[in-house]
Amino acid sequence: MSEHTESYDPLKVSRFTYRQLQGLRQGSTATPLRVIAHIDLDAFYAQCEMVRLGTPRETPLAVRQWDSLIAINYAARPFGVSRLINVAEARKLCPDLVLQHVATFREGEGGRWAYRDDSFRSISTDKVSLDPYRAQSRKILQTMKEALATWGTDDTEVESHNPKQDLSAVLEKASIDEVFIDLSPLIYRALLQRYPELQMETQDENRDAQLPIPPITALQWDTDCLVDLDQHETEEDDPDWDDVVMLIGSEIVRSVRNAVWEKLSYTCSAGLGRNKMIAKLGSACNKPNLQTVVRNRGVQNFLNGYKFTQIRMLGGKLGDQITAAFGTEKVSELLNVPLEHLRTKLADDTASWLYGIIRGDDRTEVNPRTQIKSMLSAKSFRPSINSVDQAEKWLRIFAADIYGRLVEDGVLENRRRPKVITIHHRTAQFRSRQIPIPGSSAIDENLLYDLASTLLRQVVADGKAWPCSNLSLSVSSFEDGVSNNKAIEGFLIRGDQAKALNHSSRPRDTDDSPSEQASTEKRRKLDREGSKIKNFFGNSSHPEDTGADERDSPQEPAEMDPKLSGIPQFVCPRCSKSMIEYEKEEHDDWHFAKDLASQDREEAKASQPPPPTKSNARGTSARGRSGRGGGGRGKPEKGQMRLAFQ
DNA sequence: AGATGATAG
DNA sequence: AACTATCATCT
Repeated sequence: MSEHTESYDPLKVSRFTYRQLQGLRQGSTATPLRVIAHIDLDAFYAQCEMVRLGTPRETPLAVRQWDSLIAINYAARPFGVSRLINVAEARKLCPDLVLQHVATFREGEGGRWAYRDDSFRSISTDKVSLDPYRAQSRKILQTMKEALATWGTDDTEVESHNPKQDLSAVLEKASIDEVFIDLSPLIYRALLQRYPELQMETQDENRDAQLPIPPITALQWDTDCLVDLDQHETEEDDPDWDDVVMLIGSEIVRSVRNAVWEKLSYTCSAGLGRNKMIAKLGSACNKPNLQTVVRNRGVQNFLNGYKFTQIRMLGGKLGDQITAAFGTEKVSELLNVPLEHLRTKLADDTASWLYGIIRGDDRTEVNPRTQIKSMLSAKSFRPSINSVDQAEKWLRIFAADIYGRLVEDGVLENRRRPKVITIHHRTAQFRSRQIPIPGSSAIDENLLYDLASTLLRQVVADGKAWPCSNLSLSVSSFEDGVSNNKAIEGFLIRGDQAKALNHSSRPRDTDDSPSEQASTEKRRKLDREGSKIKNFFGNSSHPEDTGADERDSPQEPAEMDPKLSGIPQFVCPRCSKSMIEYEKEEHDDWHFAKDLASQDREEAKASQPPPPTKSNARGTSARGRSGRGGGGRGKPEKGQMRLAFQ
């Protein structure tokens, strides 16, 4: 441990090099200066209902699905309300608990979901809809993106050193309520602005030279929760750049979280670390509404406290096998097992991956993915169903559900369409059948239904279709039929589909909204972008007047104006970023620069072991019942104790 | 390409 | 306990 220095000593140098600094700009997954954030909405479904219903934060609230609870807000948790108990028990523990049932589709009600007073009694006619939550998720994601895009550009009149380079954060939607963000490019930009001495003088300077030491001796961590340092580290040591980047990262994340709160009234928790694994574990450390920073100097101490089964990919059978093979689930104990020993019990790939991961080494990329890859609509049948007739009723609902989501996710605009439709069906075992979706016709509800129905008949023809305890329909293999040069044709396709949407959907039916639907305000046409969102919920997410409404205004498809609809949209085939025509050239330049940079990256990356290959899990006692017998989380079945690796 | 599993939230 | 989603792996 070095002695505490009160003043900045310009003769000291950093542990880090110019090359490692450059890694930030180039998306290197190996640089120790990388900063990844994981942001997780607090009790997401519960917050959605709190926002929709306007209940105060102190009011305990739970979201119910039939007789179970699927989300419990933080106000309710001190009462002991948890996901493991049922509605009656929850009421007993917390008499003032607000219990809101999820929205549902109902048989024979036009394929529209709604919040219904009696849905908890209607498990046999209703199907859960998560659409309201998906809609909120999209808004939150959008807000985060905007916050990231404007961070550091509003207050200071900045001129970037390389105006062509767009240094923006990569954002990966990990689930409906979680995102990963690679903050490295943004932080790189901020570093150069704040510390001009970091700039390399000339091109041919030695990139492996060490950086100057940061001109600071103490960092202000504000409201962040800091993870304790490793054994041989001390807070008295002067910070190096890996500490500084975390500090900047935490500033950015704070501003993102603040934007989500200010604009949409959602709280979230965040973790910051040098990779996805660390960030993910970190975000769960201090909930709700706090952010946790894991500095490099604290990584091992941080991980030592965990069971490795809590690390991503180790929560299932692989984790069980490892536990069995080495007789421990503690990271701290597995740390004592040398790589060679790991190799004797695990496949080489898996062993190296595991060896690295428990030491905090994870070089998984943050995948710039926002778009959904498949959509599934499913229903479990309490008493099983026994006829094609019954099944087809549900297929109608599934088709309506999926079609609505296709529209809402802007599938029509982006001319993205699924290529495959699959039916899943469970009697004794699970079975599934899939067929291509003909590329010729526009996708509408009826087409989906007809295909589903065909599949169902195939399943039935295969025999042993009844009784059926679970049925679902999914679409997948989305292809983005994008091309900037076909804007006009694209428009025509859109137009057709928009009409199809208008006419083909099932009779817009009899009397309106089943029960308590929020008032309908149907204005607001083509302004989905930066509009102040006053009405968080309700209307804008209801299929009846939603997505479609916000975007394509299906009420008046004939009047669609290609210019107003922002037609000359170009979507980069490489990164799916959408932009308008004149931005394309600059964007291509950016890719070009990035490609050059990736050479560097390859060198650095060479040593990263691949993630565990699932060459295992096979071999022994094939399938068999799901063995739900033994309580506790999935303990390995007898037949599976043997490792398939060796 | 189609069917099935593993994992996770 | 549902219900979604994604990825990998076998055929």
